[in-house]
Amino acid sequence: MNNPCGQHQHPHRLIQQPLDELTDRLRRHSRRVTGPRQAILDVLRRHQTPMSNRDIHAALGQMCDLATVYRNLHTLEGMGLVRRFDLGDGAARFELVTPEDDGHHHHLVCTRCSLVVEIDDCFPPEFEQALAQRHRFARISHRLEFFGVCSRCEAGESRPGPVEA
Amino acid sequence: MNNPCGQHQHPHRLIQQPLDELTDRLRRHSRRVTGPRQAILDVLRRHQTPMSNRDIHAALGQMCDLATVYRNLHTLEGMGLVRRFDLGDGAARFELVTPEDDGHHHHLVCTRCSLVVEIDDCFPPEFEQALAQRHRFARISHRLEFFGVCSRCEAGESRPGPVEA
DNA sequence: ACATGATTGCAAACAGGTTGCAAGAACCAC
DNA sequence: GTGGTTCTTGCAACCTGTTTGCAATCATGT
Ligand SMILES: [Mn+2]
Ligand SMILES: [Mn+2]
Ligand SMILES: [Zn+2]
Ligand SMILES: [Zn+2]
Repeated sequence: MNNPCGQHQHPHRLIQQPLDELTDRLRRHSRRVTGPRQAILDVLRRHQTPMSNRDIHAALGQMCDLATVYRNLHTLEGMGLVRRFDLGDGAARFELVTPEDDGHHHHLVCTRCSLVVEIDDCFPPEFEQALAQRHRFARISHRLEFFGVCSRCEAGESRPGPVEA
Repeated sequence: MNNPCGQHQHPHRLIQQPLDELTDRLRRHSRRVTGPRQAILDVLRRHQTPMSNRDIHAALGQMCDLATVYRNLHTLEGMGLVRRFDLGDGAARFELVTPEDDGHHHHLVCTRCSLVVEIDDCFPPEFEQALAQRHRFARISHRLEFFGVCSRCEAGESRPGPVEA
């Protein structure tokens, strides 16, 4: 296994982008800088693990309707400002993405307490290329998530709700 | 990348288990051999790619209620007769599993026509082990699916419905 | 300040999936 | 075979995550 991003060794998502930079990106895409949008971006930039629409809406505290959160994340995803992840429970999760980085990475999820650990490693791109060639697929990509039981849960103290394996 | 199952080189899922063997497995788990169950198992054994509840129900043709399909797939999964897969669209898919094999494998999905290709390769288990140790997770496993555009779709003739990337 | 179109709140609609309940089988024992 | 016990099924209601139509509101360029 290697690190797919040769540019830098540190985890991308720990870099906290300034809010202004984010709203600038909105303007550049001729999107309006509204209260909900700033708030959503602000919530996302201070979280390092992916958040669900519900998570974000809760963190916003009655700032806007849940539908607005859904709509905005969809918009932000289309603009490449956030990336969508699927951690196996039915809900989509989102993480902020920096302009230099496409945000491709993986997660290790505790199936008992839903703790999420960020994983930067990935298998070498050659493998994916080989698959693509062998099956004549173009524009190939992948989704990879790990599941297990975190040390705290394994030790006994399960807490919140579980997730599927 | 290697083949995780050193036992045999051929794709597991191409082996078509006899229906009697499957119903025997039901009996051994003290489950009743009902019409819907036999029909579901029979549909699954003649498909090599994962099927959704809806797929199965459709293939059954008014043999039983959709809720019955859901309930049975859940039961069969609990018994280890089928394995659940998540191909990124909102619907769960299932494949028959042989007694010797846990059915762990991956898929390559066309994001345009939803064509599914079975993939037997996987990364070496050492990588997963290392992750587990590094983050002190127990009972670690993973889910990995590939996405791309199949040659036919790339050539132009898109057909049915798309899937997310 | 105004005009205009993007954005929002709200409620209704969807989609996959689950569940309570009464009727209908399997299966086991006679 | 007959009968009973227990598991299954059909049906409809329900649940959760997500989308959408529509009228009201607001951000932005002039
Ligand atoms: Mn992440
Ligand atoms: Mn498969
Ligand atoms: Zn945990
Ligand atoms: Zn295709």
